[in-house]
Amino acid sequence: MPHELPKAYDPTAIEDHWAEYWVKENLFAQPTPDQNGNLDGQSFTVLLPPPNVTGRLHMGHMLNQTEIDILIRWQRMSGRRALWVPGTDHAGIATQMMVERQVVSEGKTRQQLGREAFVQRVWEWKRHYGGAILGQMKRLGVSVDWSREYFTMDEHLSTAVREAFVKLYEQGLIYRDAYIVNWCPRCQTAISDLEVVYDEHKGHLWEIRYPVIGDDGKDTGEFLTVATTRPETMLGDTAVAIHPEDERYTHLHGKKLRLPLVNRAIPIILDEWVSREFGTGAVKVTPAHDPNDFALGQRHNLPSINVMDETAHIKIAPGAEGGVYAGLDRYEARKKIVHDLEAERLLAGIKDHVHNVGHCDRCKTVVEPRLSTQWFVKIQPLADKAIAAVKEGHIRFTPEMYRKTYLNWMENIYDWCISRQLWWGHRIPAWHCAVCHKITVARVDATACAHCGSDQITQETDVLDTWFSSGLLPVSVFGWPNVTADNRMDFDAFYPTSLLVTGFDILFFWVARMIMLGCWFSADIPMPDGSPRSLADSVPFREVYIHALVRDANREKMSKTKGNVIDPIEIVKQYGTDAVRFTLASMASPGTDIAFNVARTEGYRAFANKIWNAARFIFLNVDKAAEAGISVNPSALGGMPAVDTNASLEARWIVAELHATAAKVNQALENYRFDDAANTVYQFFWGSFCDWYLEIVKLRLDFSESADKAKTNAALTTLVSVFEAALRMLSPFTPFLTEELWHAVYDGNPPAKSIALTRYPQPSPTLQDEADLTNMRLLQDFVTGIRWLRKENGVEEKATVPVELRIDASLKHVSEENHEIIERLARVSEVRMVQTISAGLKKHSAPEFDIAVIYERTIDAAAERERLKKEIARLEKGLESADRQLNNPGFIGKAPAHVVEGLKKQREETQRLLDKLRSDLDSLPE
RNA sequence: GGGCGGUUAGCUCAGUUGGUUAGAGCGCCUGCCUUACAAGCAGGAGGUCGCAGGUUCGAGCCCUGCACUGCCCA
Repeated sequence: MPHELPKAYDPTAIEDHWAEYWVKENLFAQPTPDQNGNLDGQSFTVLLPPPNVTGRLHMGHMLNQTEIDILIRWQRMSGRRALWVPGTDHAGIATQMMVERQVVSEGKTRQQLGREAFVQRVWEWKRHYGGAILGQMKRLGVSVDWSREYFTMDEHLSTAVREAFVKLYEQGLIYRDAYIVNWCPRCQTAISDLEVVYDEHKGHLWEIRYPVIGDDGKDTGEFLTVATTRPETMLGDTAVAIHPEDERYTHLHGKKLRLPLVNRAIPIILDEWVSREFGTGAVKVTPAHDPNDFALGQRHNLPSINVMDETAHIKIAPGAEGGVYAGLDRYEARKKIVHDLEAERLLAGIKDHVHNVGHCDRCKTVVEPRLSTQWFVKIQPLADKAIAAVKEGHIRFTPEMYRKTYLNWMENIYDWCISRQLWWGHRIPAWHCAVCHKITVARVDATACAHCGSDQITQETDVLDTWFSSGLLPVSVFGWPNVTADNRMDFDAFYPTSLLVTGFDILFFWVARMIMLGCWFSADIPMPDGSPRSLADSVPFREVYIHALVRDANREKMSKTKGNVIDPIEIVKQYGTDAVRFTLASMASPGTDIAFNVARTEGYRAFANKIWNAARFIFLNVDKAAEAGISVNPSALGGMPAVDTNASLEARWIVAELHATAAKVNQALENYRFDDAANTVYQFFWGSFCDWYLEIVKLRLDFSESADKAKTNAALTTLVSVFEAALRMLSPFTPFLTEELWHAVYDGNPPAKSIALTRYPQPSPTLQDEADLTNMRLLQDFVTGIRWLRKENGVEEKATVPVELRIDASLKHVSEENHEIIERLARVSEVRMVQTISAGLKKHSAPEFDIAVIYERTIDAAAERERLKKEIARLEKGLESADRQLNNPGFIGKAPAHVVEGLKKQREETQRLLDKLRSDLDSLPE
């Protein structure tokens, strides 16, 4: 059956089909090994960093997924038990905000709906719109195991969350306490330190005079001036702090102040933390509204007065001192307070001041530090393990510098605030007793207080930080906490996972938490043979590869407001998935951001088209061969092509190149060098296979009656088998195109359901013959030399011309045996072997040969002189530097032998060529 | 304020433990519709490797300082 392919590659015509086929055929499922399953052979397991269930695919996802997909396809084809687990994250705040907006647009609030109804709404929303991103992933053709798809609020994963919480509580590692936390007044919840982003703001520094009062409580007429960026918090001041050695204020030690507007007496305290240089050297202390002040308050036993509610409005009883500000928003209060201070002549000055202001990562509202009761994880014991795991080398980071970043953070870690005042998420399994006021924490919903037995209990309203559940994923997706004697095959087969690929932005949010929680909880699970689990086998993954950011072509961060966001799906539709994947892979040098440029993608679309057309050419000849009764033996396909010693030079050469390329690509992927790997296959396919091999092989595809069928068959077999192997080598990078063409190679009868299930090319060093490579290089030199001479001499493209070749006797056979190749590739009518190139012909010279095109055209002596001079100068420079080194006893004595030998050989060749060019220059007519 | 990167061709980037005369893609210039491919083919131009010192027989690579620039943490 003849192959019919359109002239130009159209990705849209094939990609949807294969994307659906891979999902439908469940090709990448990695089922649980059965109880007596054989666990021989290595697993290669990766968890997809779960995108938010509300998410849409962006370039960062596509980079992440392309990298994982390349590795997992490569590992699968290399014989590993490859598993890639997909899923989505319930993303507490993000999802709640989304549905809240929807509810508001219907004229209601979530409070009006009530908690239960609202949560139901979110579930409905999730069912209808959630997981759109998974559909997009399917379109990208990622080779995940869809049968294992999870959602972080699935029943099983929720059980794991509850188990983790209860266990930590029982171990005394979860506590509840009043603490200063970052509070988002819009989301009305506490957020962790990591969820606060700082931004430089131009603000003011207000200087306020606090009256000093005497023992009688009356103003002494003296003032202490404090500086603050947030005057509204003064309502909650409980002290003013100065540095103990600040001589300006020594006389005020032990004195009290009258807090303006509120008229409360507050002490002056001494603390070395106070900076004498900042502001006036006196700082107001508001323990309930500033983390530093909170610490001061703890040290000095100060009371904390919370003056704001959840929405950052002033909360003071209207009758009380300062009650006039009650109900005002924090910024209105600031205005009024400044105004009132001014009226009382207590405002000493206003200075411009640039400072960092914290914003909610989600909604960008300015965060208000606030004293509130929250749940915390006492993190140090977990961090200790997580530090040891990395320090002892059980987890390796690539690029390595992230190891330092990680350790630095881990070694300075704070307790983790895990409670969120949200409705969407895992509700904290704790019950408060109305009778004894104690807390009951339980795996199963409590019905009575564990302490007094009362049934007057209510469940904690807070939910857990989203990262608490995603931090457990490496253990929970493989069955924890239900890993029992008869239910542990998944865990044994796939934990620890092999690799985590993710962005640096969630190094602390997610990677660090997984390491802490993974090491902590898996340690209790014995190894398959019953022995205790070491730290080395407790880690959630053995390797972490961290990639950078995808920016736009001008290196700007992509953002909606700038309007420079590239939608991967759009660009995929335009250029094809393979071209976009290849762009990302080829630019993914470890540690550098990717400036995504569609010019590159256009180039890789051209590459896809190149592959497509190479296939067309090959199929055309396979069909012609079939007509002539010649066909390729299928047993030649599927492995690594080999050739025997009497095969033609180009066949031996391309096979050697294929093996060398396979070696380089395997090596590059081993080291996460996606860029090297991609560039290497690109260079092989385009630069070697298409540019040289295909052009030469045209000579051998002679299907006429008179032709030597055995030779034609050998050429055709090499051609098809190298191409088929190249497709397999390319397939992790360009899965769609190679799947299509691979099926076409087998003409509808492939040996497997997918190219993804075949074997990745494995190099053999014995098939990389040095002589073949150098002989081919020589041949290529002839051809490019002649092409250059043709151009220089102004020979028309179509014309064929005779050439003169002078060559060292030892290499004569190369040109003689392969003269057809020279003739075909350089449009030469005849290669005349000569002792000396005829006078007056322009030459292309190399150390071991000279070549000239015979063409009736006088040399432009002046231009030729310039060219030769330039070339001579270049060679002289090289000779000089070589001599300098070779005459240096230090170099001869200390440099390794192969370097010295190499340099000597090169010096000799340079000298030879230089002599020739000098004599050519001398013999040029004036 | 503390820490970590980066600076190589017009642009985006490689350059493996220091070792022979620094590479790729895109862009640019010139010529070709050569029956796989004009999304192509062929030829060509283009770099004192941020600056200044130092170590070494030898530095794009190691050390010191400076300049510019990006990121993380406080």
